[in-house]
Amino acid sequence: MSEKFYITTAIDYPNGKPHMGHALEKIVSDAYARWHNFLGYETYFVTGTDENGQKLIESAKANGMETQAYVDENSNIFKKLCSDLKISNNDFIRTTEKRHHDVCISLWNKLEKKGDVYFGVYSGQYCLSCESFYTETQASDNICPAHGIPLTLKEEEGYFFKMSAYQDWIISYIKTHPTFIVPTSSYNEMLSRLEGDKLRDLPISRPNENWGIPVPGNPKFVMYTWFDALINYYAAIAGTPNEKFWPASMHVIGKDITWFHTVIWPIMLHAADIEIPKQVYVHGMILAEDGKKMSKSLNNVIDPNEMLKKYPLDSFRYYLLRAIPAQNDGRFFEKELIEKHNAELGNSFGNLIMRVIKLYLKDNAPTLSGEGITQEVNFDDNFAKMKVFMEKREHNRALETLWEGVNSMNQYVNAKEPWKLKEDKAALKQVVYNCLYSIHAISTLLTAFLPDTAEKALHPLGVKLGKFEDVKFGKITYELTEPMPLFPKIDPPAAPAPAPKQPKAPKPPRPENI
RNA sequence: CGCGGGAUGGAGCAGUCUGGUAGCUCGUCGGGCUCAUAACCCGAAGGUCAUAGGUUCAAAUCCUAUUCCCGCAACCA
Repeated sequence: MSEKFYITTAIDYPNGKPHMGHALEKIVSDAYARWHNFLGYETYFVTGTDENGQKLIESAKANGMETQAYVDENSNIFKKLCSDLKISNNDFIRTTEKRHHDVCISLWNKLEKKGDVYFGVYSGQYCLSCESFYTETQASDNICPAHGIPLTLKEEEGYFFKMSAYQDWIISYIKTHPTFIVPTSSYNEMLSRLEGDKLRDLPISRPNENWGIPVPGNPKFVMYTWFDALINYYAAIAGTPNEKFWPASMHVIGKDITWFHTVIWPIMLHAADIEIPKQVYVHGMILAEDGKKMSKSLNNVIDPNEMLKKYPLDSFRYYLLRAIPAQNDGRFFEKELIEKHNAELGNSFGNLIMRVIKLYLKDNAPTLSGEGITQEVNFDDNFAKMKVFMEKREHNRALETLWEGVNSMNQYVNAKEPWKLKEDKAALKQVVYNCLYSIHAISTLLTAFLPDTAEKALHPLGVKLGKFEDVKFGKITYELTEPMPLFPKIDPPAAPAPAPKQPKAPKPPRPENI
């Protein structure tokens, strides 16, 4: 029996265009899903859309659409993003689906029966124009931040979740599970908040406006979006053969929703006697070049779809996985994306393939067996280090480790000077076979990160992508064919004051798999 | 004293947990090679690791204080 690995992304609020953070989250999750699959885990990967919010009613109205039609349309945009990014998700759950509703209702019933969901009165400061409540921190002066009018005290009936009863439990759970929240900074933050503040019971219902999941037995109310949204991770597999994947191995989320996933969600599950997910991995924010959060008002938003139009998918994936810190916020520099594409993907890796194969094909038969070849390079250490980094959720360093291998191979080629070995066929074969093996190993280790590249890099070697264990030195015979550039150069953005030069070479064709 | 993150050669970052020659990509300069996508390799210049104290034989790394930048403050990844 192979071990199981169940990974999820946060589900997206289908209220507008996907932004860079959505792309990052999906690509990072995809890398972990593919990595575990690569390692032999039985892997299940779910993403989806969070569609029950009251705000969606208004957004739909503003767009002159029925809520359902609006949500359908927007959910498809996110689905398309997944396929554009070659995300390997097994399922895409929408919280308007019946399977989701059913699980939410049964969970609600269970909690209500237990007394952890109860009916009560919520009172707070309310803005009549916004028609919503504000907390003290949001509006400390009791003035609506949006309308600038005084807030009024309002009481509203509704359902509550008895979270306050589980404060000690969640603290001790987190303390006894040091890798439950990654990275450490998030872990510490949640723990200190939990130890510093008293947990309050949470309002978990809203008046029913014919949108959302009706509260069982009281259709005047629907479940508050965040309450049902969290349940998607469980609902996606509950009651199906895939339920064997529970508890989730890894929830991938952005740091703004850490509290929900590391405090509220585990308490909900614990209260319902369901196993707690093994880990919540919190990725950082992608900031604009100026180090500020991307926002429409600052006009510094970069649209992932625009990037995909301009650059090959794998270059985009590589940049986000390699250059955005795995455990911290990172800035998005288009210039750096181009730089990484040209330098690390093209010059270091792509060119390694070209220089070795073209050299050999010049005046040798294309078949190259490993018989009698001595192994001079190996990637076992790189693989071992990569495993450790991935385990620590430092995928950027895993890739760094792999590129150390790439660089060492270019050094190897320079040191061996195979172009001087035209007469000594045995010596030439010795060097080239070691290089081919290295390309084979590196490409294989790239599977989880750049799936297309991994496959395409192996075409000129005449071998298929497989597991790392299958890349056996000496046992494989390579059938070489003429390689094509994997990463044609991308011109950096035009300099501010370009000197007039000779006409540039025509732009290299983009790889066809974008 | 609400919570948290950041400050490292020209640019962007790693290293800080587990003190001990400051590393990577790009850029600059010099050399080598010529198989290759004008690619590759070697070397050099350039950093008192935000500031001020402290601990230590030894601090980018641990402790204290300060300054500046940023995010969050409960449903925007």
